[in-house]
Amino acid sequence: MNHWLIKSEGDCYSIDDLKKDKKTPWSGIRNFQARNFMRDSIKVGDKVLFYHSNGTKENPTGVYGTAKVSSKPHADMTAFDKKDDHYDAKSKKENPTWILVDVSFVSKFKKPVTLSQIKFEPKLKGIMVAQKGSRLSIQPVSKEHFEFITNMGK
DNA sequence: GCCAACGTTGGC
DNA sequence: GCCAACGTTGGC
Repeated sequence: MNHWLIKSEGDCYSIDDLKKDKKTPWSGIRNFQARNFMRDSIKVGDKVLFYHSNGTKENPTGVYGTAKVSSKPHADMTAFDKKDDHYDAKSKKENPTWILVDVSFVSKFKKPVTLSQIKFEPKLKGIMVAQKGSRLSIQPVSKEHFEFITNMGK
């Protein structure tokens, strides 16, 4: 069992959207490192922190809830759709470039655990998301960090 | 809106 | 295979 942090722009696809949908394919990832995590490392049942990037004063950047992985890797269909923002002519249906997993809603935090809290907390020292220039949209998180953040959000 | 950090592309 | 140019991410 592994733990992960996945980023979404809060005004693009939020934890509330996931709560409403219950389950969603984590589409639109166009970064090879993140793709490789979904293809090779992420397993059904893995736990995920749901992070909102590009926050505002009202909805600050941070972790807003948790989710779990609910499918094996499969093709990202948005790459085949010419009208989609994430269309990629190089990705073929018989050999898709872009692979994703489905994630299911688990919980929404009472209060978000903001990035500034995460940076301030000594127990979370070294967590990838708090490091400068950490743009990776899917990141591994240690079990300890996952549980600590989950407890902060209760 | 700015800008630093990073990933990708393409010329050589 | 190097590296400059460009595009994107994301915190502030």
